[in-house]
Amino acid sequence: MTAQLLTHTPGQSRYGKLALAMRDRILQGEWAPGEVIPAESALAQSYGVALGTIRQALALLVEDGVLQRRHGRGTFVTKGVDGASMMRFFRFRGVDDGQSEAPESRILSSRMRSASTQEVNAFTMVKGAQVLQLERLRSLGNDPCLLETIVVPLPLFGKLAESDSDSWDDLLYPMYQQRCGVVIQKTHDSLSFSQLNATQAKRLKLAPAHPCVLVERQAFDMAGRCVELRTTRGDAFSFKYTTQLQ
Amino acid sequence: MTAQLLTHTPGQSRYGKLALAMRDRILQGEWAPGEVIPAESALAQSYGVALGTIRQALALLVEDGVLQRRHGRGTFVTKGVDGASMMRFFRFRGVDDGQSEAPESRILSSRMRSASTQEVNAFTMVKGAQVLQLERLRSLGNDPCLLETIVVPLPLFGKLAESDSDSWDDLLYPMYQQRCGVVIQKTHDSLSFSQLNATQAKRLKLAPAHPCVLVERQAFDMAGRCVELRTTRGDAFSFKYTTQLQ
DNA sequence: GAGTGGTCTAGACCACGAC
DNA sequence: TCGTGGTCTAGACCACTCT
Repeated sequence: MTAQLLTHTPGQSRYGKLALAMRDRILQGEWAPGEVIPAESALAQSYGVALGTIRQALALLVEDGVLQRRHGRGTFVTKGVDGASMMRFFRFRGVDDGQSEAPESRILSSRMRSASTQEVNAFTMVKGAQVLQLERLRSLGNDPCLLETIVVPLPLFGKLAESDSDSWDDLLYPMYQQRCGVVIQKTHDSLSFSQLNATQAKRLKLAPAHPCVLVERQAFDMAGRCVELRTTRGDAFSFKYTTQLQ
Repeated sequence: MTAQLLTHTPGQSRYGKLALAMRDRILQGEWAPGEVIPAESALAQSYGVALGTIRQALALLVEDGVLQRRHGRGTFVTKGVDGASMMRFFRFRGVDDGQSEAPESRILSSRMRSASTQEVNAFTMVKGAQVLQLERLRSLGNDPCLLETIVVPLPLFGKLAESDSDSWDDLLYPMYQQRCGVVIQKTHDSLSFSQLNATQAKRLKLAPAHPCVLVERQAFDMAGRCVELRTTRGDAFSFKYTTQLQ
């Protein structure tokens, strides 16, 4: 394999191949999330390449978010995104006031059902496979602010379906990792505008047809598979998001 | 100066100082937007450093968006953002249908006035300085879709205040560069939701109090100075924005 | 073919963090 | 004090672009 990495292949750099090889070692679990990987010098020696080449390979994985480097300490496998908080799209009362920033979380319902066509495609499942669907309400103090519908594929998240939702953590992604071994690595969020229906409005303590922001998220694990679909609704007038170009 | 770059200064790498030095040459106009800069080897020789060190310095400026590298051709000073189109926040009819994607632009009004406190701060002007304020309507076909209020500081944009707005281009940023020598390098956009007032609604052919997206933009030149404040309003139901985390 | 940036090597020394 | 990543050097050769 090492020999393979050293042969010249047009259109593919050596450090590119090294990055893929090291990525595999992470996906295979040889290097686990949160752990250190061998030192640059050790990697260079074991792969039989120069230090600079290993550094370029590591740089790719760092840019990819798979690795993190800490001067004097070592190179670590990323633990995955924590909250990837939906709160970043909003500005609710109390958040900026330096008050308690931790939103509470309440599971309203939890049920198993057959996957829709969209879900079958997103999760690359077979037709008729099962998913777990959750309804969750997030609140700041006594004010409900976000209403979420969360769908995860079922063989993978079986541990969650079995357990009591009262024992769940407020942050789902770290819990996915602990209970199901799923590390959330990336998310894609699509934002649009809509209006609340009657039941949604009631849960958010707003009027029916109140304007809301709709966040449709796909969350991906380290292998790049989509492992969660989430729909979040919040008061449009609390929406605040900033972005910069270039 | 070159000697200065070679002395060891704790807390500042040599390539960092080189990057600042080269950035200055761009800001001073020695290397103009769109032009090639000297080859890596020439730079390394003239600064008296190794090739790898120059490459690290260039990498910083590339990451910063000031330079662009093209294999086999050379390293170029960025021309600046073109449209930085507000359309990226929306999904209007006709845009996805593969029809004409170029929105038309019409200046509704143009006037000079004293800067507000907010504008004085943003533009770092003296109190009572003058600004140019424009109202602009962007349309797709016959459908008005975005209403903009644009404010620029006046000594700098004097050429614009003098000329007839009928002769203006649809894209403002390239025109800023041609007529006023201002290159837009970065933008900060802040998104929120609001409702249209009567006159805004009339111009967008929507009902008063219709929900709208509010985009508040600050645009910066290559030196990092804020040189434009822009407020854009569009139909909330046409809002569509995607982002990814990690 | 000449000139550019891209890849790679094999060293050296520095700065940071933990023991 | 030791091991880590960060900086820097002085070369070599490859791949792309233009003429």
